[in-house]
Formats: sequence, C-alpha cells, structure tokens
Amino acid sequence: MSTSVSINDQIREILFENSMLLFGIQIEVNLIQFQKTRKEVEGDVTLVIFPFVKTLKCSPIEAGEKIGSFLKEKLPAIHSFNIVSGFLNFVISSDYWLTQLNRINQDAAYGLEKPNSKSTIMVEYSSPNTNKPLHLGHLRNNFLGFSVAEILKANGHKVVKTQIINDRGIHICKSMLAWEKFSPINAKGERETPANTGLKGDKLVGKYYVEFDKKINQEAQLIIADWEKGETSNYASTSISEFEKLTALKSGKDEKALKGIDDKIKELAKNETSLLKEAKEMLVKWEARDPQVYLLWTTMNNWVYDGFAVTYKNMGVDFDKLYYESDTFTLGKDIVIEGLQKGVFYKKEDGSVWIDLTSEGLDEKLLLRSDGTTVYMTQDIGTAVDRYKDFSDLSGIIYTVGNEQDYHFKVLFLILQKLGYSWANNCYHLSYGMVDLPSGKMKSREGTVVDADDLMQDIVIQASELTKERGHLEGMNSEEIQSLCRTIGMGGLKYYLLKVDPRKRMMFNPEESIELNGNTGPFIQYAFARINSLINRSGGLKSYNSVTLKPEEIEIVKILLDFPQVIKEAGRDYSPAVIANYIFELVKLFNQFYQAIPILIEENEDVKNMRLTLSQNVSKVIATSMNLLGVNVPERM
RNA sequence: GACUCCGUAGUUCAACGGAUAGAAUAGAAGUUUCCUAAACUUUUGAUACAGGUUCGAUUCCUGUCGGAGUCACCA
Repeated sequence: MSTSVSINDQIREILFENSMLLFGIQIEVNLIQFQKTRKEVEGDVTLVIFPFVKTLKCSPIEAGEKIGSFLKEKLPAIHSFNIVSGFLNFVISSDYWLTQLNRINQDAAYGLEKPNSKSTIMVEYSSPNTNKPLHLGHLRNNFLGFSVAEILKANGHKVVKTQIINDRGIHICKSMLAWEKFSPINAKGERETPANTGLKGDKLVGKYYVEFDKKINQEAQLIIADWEKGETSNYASTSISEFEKLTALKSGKDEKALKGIDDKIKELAKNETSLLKEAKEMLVKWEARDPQVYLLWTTMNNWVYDGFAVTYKNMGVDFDKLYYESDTFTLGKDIVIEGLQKGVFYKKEDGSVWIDLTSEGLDEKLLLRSDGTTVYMTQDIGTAVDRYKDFSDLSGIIYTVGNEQDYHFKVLFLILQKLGYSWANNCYHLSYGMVDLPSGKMKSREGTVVDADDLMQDIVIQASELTKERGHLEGMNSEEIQSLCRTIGMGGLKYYLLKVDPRKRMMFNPEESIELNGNTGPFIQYAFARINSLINRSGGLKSYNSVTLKPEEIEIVKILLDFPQVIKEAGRDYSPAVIANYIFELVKLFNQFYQAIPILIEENEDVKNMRLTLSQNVSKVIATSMNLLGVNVPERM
C-alpha cells in the first residue's frame, strides 16, 4: 500500500473491494463515512458504523467488531481498535504518522494542485460605483474575491481576476452635474479638482454625489409643498394623480406604513425635479457621445481611478483584466434588440423594452428605458457575453456581489439562458452578507459609513502602538518596523473579515478587529514568527532516524494531513472561512505542543530534528494558508 | 403585502444528518531561573418556540414568533 494514500482512503478502498465478503452485497461508497475522533475517545481515525447496521442485520457493536478485526488484519498501520456507541475508532501506529510527516516534508507545494492543470474560471470582484469612495463593505468584497481567486488557483484552476467598472449611468451623471453646478470657483477660475484641493479623486467625486443628493432632496421638498397646497399646474398629470392616490392611502395607517408612503411621494417628487431631468438629459447626451459631456466624464472618472488605485494598492488586491461598462453597454443594447426580434423580449407602447418572467415566478424586468438608454441589467448582459468572447476556454464566472443583489443575478442568469447562451448555467453569484457595525447598519445618509482608506490607516496605527508595547523590535530599522506593523494590521483586518462564512451577514467591531489574542490574524502570524525564530536558532534542519511520536505530535501530523482536503473544500464552497478556521485549529494545536514539549533542549538528536521538521511544516502550511487569504506572515514579531 | 435569507453561551463565530453542540472573547483561578507570555492551563455558560420525517435533527419538512434583504424607466 502506497504511503501517499491516506489511511482513510486505504480503509475505504478495502471495505469497498471486500464488500461482498463482508456485507454480502456491494455497498455504495458513500456509506463509508469517517469523522473526527472525539478528544476523550482513544483512537486516530473514526468510522461511522450505523450505515452498515442495516445490511449486516446485527447490533452496531457486532458490526464494528466484524469490520474492525477485518481491517486490522489487512492493514498493518492499524494498531488496535475500539467501538464506542456506534463508532469504530482505530488507533494508528506511530510509524504511519512519521511516514506521513516525511511525505509532507518532501512536498514544497504541499496541499496545492499543479498550477493551471484545471479549467479557467473568471472571478469578478470589487466592481464599485465610481461615484463613491470605497467603504467597509467593499473591503469584505475585495478580500473575499481576491482570496477565492487564490483558492481556486491552489485547486489547479487558471483564474482571471476581473471587475466591471461601473463608469457610466445616471449615477455618474449626477456627480458630474453637481460638480458643474455647485463646485466653488477659485481665484484662478477653476472648479475644485484633486490637485487644487488635495483631496483624493474618489473622495472629491463622492463629495459631489452627496451634494447632488442633498440638493435634489431640497428641490423635492419644495415640490411636495406645492402639491400639498394644490399648486399642481407645473407638473405631469400622471405624477399628480399618483400623488393624490398615495395621499388618500395615508388615512388610518400606522407610522411604518406612513413612512413608506411618504418615501414613495418623495420619489415621485424627485422625478419632477429639474436636477434629475438635467441628469437624465446628460445621460442621453453621454450615450450620444456629446464631446463636452464626454470630456467632463473622462476627467472626473480619471480622478476616481487614481483614487481607487491607491486604495487597491493598500488592500493588496489586483486584477488581470478590467471591463468598463462604457465599453460593454452598447453590446448589451445590441443583444437586447436582437432578443427583441427573437421574441425573448417585448416592447411597450412608450418604447421601453421588457422581459416577462412571471411564468418563472419572477416579475417583469426593464431592459431599455423609453428614451432608449440602458440600465444595469443591459450592460451586465453585454459584459457577460463580452467575457466569453474574450476567453473562449472559460468554464465559469463567479460574481462576488452582495446578497442584496440576489434577485438581480437570478434574473440575469435566467435572461442569458433564455437568450440561448449555453454557458449561462456556469455563472455563479457568490452572494456575501452585509457587514454591520455595533451601532447597526451602515447608512450613508446618517454618516455611519466606515471609509476603507480611513479604516486601513487606523488599523495600521493601532497595530503600531500594540507592537511597540510588546517590544521584540531590537535591531529593526524604522522601515522594517513600519512594514511589520502594516503586515500585522492588514493581516488582522483581512483575517477578521474572512474568517466568517462569506454567505452570512457579519458584525464588524473595530476594537476586536485588531485584537491580538484568540481567533485573530496576529495570533497566527505570531506562531509563524515563533517557528521561524526556532528554526533560526536550531542552526538548520537535519534528517533523523525513526522515532516514536508523542500524542501531541501525532495530533499535529493528523491536522497537517487534512490540509489538501481543506483547500478542496474551500474551493468547492468558495469560502476562505474554511481555510481560516483550519489554520486557527492548526495553530492552537501547535501552541499546545510548543508549550508542553521542549524542542531545542531535547537531548535525543533524532527526536529534536523530528520536532524541528514538524514545526517547519506547520509554518509552511501557515504561510500557504495565509497567502490564500491574501495575508502576509512576518519573519519575526 | 409577496418573495428570499437568517435566529446557536453575555458577545462574536464553528459544527458534508452522527458520539456528551465546538472555539474565541468577556468573567473567575493559575503557569516564566525553560526554544518569542502577541503563548499556555483550569473553570462558569447556548441550539427562538411547537410539531413532523429518521436508528439518529443545530442541520431536512410544516407552522408560530423575531431580525434582515429584495420587490425602481437606481446600481
């Protein structure tokens, strides 16, 4: 039996091949289920007996005896076995674990599949709007997308990291318009720019987006006041009748329902504002490539890109290929028009184009506005098609986008299917949960949004303070110290955001995010640094003769052996959290071992060198895992 | 209102239908002439509620209650 096959696989194979002999029938492979042996039970590997009880028609104990003694006969690595309430626990010999340790030690790329040995997958992440600076939610998105891409690479896939830059649309026109109308003009006759204000480009543009929102609300208030006074002659009759209908609904409603109605009225009034009308006109001009609008658009977008570039660099994320909405929306529009001819879509009287998904239990969805301009959905169709054109070997696209857009992606994939794109089934929405603050939801209107740049800066400052408190910095120059604090701060932040199952909504507590104890990035980084120091002091790794492993050592070998499977699971579930939870378990076990068992002081050279090798392989797996999370590990800290 | 997702120690998170539901943190008590104490040890404490399926349910199904999201000619 080859040493590269795990004991579980060996057991599975023997049971499967000897099924007729043992059970009298050919069993299904999935009947053979292993699980972690509980701490208080003796043994290293546990087989669940219940599934066999029915076919064997005997008690779990009898079944366990039969299977256990059969396997012990066949596999010399099995030292002994015991049965506890339906679970068959095998005690595996020390030699087996030692052989496995040696095997791991010889594999520099342990746990990783051969690069580019599997299909090509595109991972989309980030894709922010270009009218607002990045915030905490984007940090989760970016760290998640980047990590999932790395995890897929570790699984042997070729990966194309990408994002769609939402550089056009009504929202962009809003900031453009607000800047044109409301920016103060300085002595030189210039409006505000990143250069003359010192503001980061994305922050400056974001400021005008907020300004637009403020101004449109003011205008809407005046309109509502008009309506309430009965001065309705200046407004569209449809809006007025809708307003009257909504007002009539108000009587007898509770506070919550009233607020809902008021919001609708506000939306109605916003549609009547001159500001929104101007923004819409600007969008039409933009789609017609009006030179003046285009110049303004290019200028402001470049400010944003410059600002974002700085943020991405700090985050430590990158992209292989960028898609711009401004490039893909026309393709989307063409496809929609084509689909209209094919009868997938239909046109309403006012010229707007829709798809009817009511037979699928969904709604009708707009694809082109009555003025012919495109919406989010239109460009997403174009982008997807464009991507498959650019990468003909693509086996799938993963969209890392928040779960507030679940419905959008359901509809998008369905439309692509209806348009006849066979690859539509390979599109996957990696839907992650929102990030909450201890104070509740982040709300831009209430100013509770945590800015990404600010947060990253704060966290590195906090890491510096804590690091200085600890000491351990002798002989390092200020540049090295700064780099270390960045590694610790950013590592803590990334680990904090990635350790939670991406699908779940999570709580971000700023204080906890840079904790050094417990399930944190620095806790893991510290273990790495300690091992590094240990190896350095030892004067190098040496080979060793056969030794007997202590239980603490066997526990570590066992968890190291789980690593390849952990990478597979993380890839299958697109979940960095699987990796994070794994490293944490590994580090806890290592710390227990390190605390309880002397290494450098050990007199038996074979034992000492085995322990050093074991430690070295723990640090190897820590480094690999942390890199999959996009986290660096420090040589010392 | 319709649809979707979520309810696990005080708090933040785990648990491919499997053993006595794990951690971390907070609280309490300890460990350093010894390889980095950013560490380790001990201890207190939870499956929202009611049914059902199953040898076995935190996990699957139904209902109740509670929370979130979506239902735009926004993205």
